Amino acid sequence: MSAVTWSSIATDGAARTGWLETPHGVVRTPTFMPVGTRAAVKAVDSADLASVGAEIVLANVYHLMLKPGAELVARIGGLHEFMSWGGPLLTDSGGYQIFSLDPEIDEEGATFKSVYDGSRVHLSPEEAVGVQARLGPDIAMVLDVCVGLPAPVEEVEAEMRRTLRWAERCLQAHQQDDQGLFGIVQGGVDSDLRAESARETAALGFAGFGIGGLSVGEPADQRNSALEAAVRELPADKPRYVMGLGDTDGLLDAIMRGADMFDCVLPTRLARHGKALSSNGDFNLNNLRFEADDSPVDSSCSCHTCSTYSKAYLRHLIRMKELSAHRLLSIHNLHYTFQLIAGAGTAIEEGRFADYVKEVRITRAEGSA
RNA sequence: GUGGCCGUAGCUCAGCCUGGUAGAGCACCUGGUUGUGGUCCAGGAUGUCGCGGGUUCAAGUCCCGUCGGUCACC
Repeated sequence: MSAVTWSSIATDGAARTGWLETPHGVVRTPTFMPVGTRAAVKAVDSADLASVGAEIVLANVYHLMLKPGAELVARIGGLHEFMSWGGPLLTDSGGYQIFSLDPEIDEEGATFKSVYDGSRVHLSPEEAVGVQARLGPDIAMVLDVCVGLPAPVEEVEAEMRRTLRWAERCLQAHQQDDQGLFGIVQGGVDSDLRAESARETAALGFAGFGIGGLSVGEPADQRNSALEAAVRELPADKPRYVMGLGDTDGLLDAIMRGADMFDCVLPTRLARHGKALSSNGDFNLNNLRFEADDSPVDSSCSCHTCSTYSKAYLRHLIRMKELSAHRLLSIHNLHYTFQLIAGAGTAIEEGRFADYVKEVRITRAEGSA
């Protein structure tokens, strides 16, 4: 019996809703995981996360192994204790940093430059598993190689194969029976490579599957077909996690194709830059037209920010670079994202997911027109 | 009163010596950001060059006057 399991509640076409069971609690899927790279979701705290509807939070191996270090977190009692988050946690392995920080990669592992002092840091598949054993999240990810798109198909194929070899090594090294390990599907936007990667990764037998290497510059239709190709080869009774995806259209597209879990910096990063997500279409609160707008960011939103503050006030906070602007807009953007996802779950259960998607898109388009 | 310095974009200023399509930074107005470096990038709008006169083909720039600010000295 794996530490992490998933069971279906209902399906509607390819879309599905279910329960993800972890050592630290049960999560309703589809779900969104706010990104707390350094054991902190920027600008908000664990009480804020609970208030916006977060059930599972993400943190990052590469960043935490540098500061404060996995040993220190372990000594304090693990990541849950350290960050005072009692619910489920997932840690990303550092695979994305292989993509974004341009390290040297060989078959053994990757060598990065520390973002803190420039020193060389080594990370192998086994080390990534070891760090995650000490951090103690409910779900650990294998170390994968994510390729930026567009890229030559030879490169995409080579790194997909390397990811498979590394996945086997991660599985070998993984000893934690109180922690689920997820494999990661790669293969760019090539359907054959995606299918092969999914099939081979599934055959290794993980508790769940990340679908990585998407939302890295490819058009939406290519992303969607790559996702379909991967999902076709993945077991129906295991969770599917589309890594790094978090815009409204992308989430709906992916849920429609059978994805269960997501994470993305977008809601919180946009918040720090003054951009608001809204059921009536997203907008930039910096815009002059909100200078004297005394209405809330989203009149149909029940979050702390929308029930307390006006657009005019939030715009003022943003322009004055008040720190509270980051928190208040992050709370709203996260709440918006959870509302969207929860609405999708309910719609799937009631067998009206297609109508839900249509409704969300029409309301957003009309509002921004 | 005398002498020096200053007056150019909303702000701080460069350009003046050596005349040749008025500039920078910030601010302002937009857009971008997807397994996070609270950034960064891209685009845009903005002028009575204090005012008046003179020289010149041509003056923000040179000359004369004048107004305002500022400092020093009487």
